[in-house]
This record gives sequence, C-alpha cells and structure tokens, in this order.
Amino acid sequence: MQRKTVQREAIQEVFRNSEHPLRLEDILAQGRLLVPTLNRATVYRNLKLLVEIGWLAQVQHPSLGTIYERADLAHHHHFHCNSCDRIYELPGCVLNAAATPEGFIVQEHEIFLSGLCPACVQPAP
Amino acid sequence: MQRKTVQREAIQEVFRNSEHPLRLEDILAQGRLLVPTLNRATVYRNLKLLVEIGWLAQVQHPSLGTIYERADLAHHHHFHCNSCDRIYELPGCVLNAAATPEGFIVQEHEIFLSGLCPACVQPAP
DNA sequence: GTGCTGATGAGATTGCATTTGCAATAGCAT
DNA sequence: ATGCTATTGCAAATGCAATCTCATCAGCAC
Repeated sequence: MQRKTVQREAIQEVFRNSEHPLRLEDILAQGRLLVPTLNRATVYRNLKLLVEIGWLAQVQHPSLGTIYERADLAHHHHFHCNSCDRIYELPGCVLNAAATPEGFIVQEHEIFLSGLCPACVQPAP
Repeated sequence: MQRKTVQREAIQEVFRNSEHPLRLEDILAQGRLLVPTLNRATVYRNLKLLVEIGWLAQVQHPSLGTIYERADLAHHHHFHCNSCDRIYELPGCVLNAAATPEGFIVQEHEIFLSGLCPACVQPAP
C-alpha cells in the first residue's frame, strides 16, 4: 500500500503554502527548503501519483510548459506575469458564452493571459 | 540573396490552400503532395524564415504543440476537434473584457477551445 | 552556358523534459 | 525489534522536437 513519506508530505506542503500554480523547478526548489535531499525524479514520481489520485491537476501552459495546481480549485484561468514570471490563478471565467462558435460543441477550454501583475505595475509616487 | 525554391513555394501553397492552422506533420504531408522529396529539415528552415519575414505566425498550442498559421489573419482563437483532430480558427474574440482581472495589465492572451466540430457532430437522420 | 552561392536532403546531433533501473533507505504492520 | 516492500536518490536512459553538418543540387546574375 501507499506509504507516507517526508518527501511527498513536503511536496504537498509546498502546494498548501502556495497561492500559485507551480512548475517543476518551483516545486523542487521550495520542496528542498523542507527536505534538502529532495530529488527531481522523486518530485516527478510524486506529482504523477498526486495527479492520479486527483489531488493535483496538470496543465499545459503554452509558454511555460507543464504546470501543476491543486485539483480542488474552482474553475479559473491563468495569468503569467511577464515581469516577475509568476503564474496567477484568476477566479471565474473570462469566456464570453455568447461568442462561442455556432455549430461547435465546446468540451474544454483553456485561457492564458499574460502581462503585468499588480505587484509589477509601478505605483505612482 | 534569397532565392525562390519549389520547396518554399510548396509550403506557402499549402498554407494558401488551407483554412486551418497546421502542425509540422501536416505541412510536411501536404507539401509532399507537391514536392515528394520535401524534407523535414527544409520545412523547419522555411517555417522559421516565413515567420521571420512575417508571413507566418507561430502559436504554441497546449495540447498540440507548435502550430503555424498565416500572419495576416484578424484576431482570432483556436478550436481543436477531439474527434477529427483538425484545428479551426474562430473569428473574433470570446474574451469577456468585463471579466478581466482587477489590477492586472493584460498584454497578450491565448484561448484554446476543444470539443467537436460541426462536421463531427452527428446530424439527426 | 558558366560560376557563384543559397538551399536542399539525409542523417546525425542537440537540448530538454521526463522516465527508468537499481541499490540503498525508510514506512509500517507484525 | 524485524521483515516486507514501497520509496528514494542517483545516474543513465528515453522520447521527441528542433537544429546542425555537409555533400550535392539548383536559382539566378552574368
């Protein structure tokens, strides 16, 4: 049966502490703060497992590659900041239902925005 | 200087004859109908060149990888049919401006829909 | 037609994300 | 504490898209 390991716990903890979807390198770096010997292969193995059991969801981002996020999130989309490189989850859906195409049946959709996040927009002095 | 070659002409012809964005394999297969010896490396070289001169645009699709389309198209998004595997260009923008996030500056956006295209939706008998 | 050189074809090569093999380690039921 | 075996770390191996090498071919100016 499946065992509880400090490595897997660390990976889950990283997600619990993060408000952002994460790339493999993010997970590895933050996980190593908890378990310094944490290995890349171990992260891949656990991500795969966590996706299989439905705890994580895997998303293919067009410019960032594979990203991971908690599977229990409400419907949302992703914003990538071109300045600080963070990924944000945008609650709700910016898809305009009225504009969905005639004759097509939409089963899934992905929306990726990019630009500047509030933290990177210079506030006026 | 740059020469006119049957290979490059064939690749451009494939795009002129297509209403869909194309993957490398599509371009290669359709191009070989015009120039049977057409080589994968040649296609890559010409795609790169056509993107550089602004004749083609390159798009990263989250599930299909790199796709190419004419650069002179109006703003649009992409629909991937899960049944016939074709990619469609959807005129207009289904992005709901009212729902764009507070405090974020959106510089680019990509919307990918998938589902069933009209040709794959069974018509009632 | 000739010569220069940009372009091609074929295969080898790279770069990168992800996976795998295996010996060593560590959960956990007993 | 002991034994079974899932899990880990490490390095090597994969898979794949994209790129490069280089000998040969083919535009095109002359």
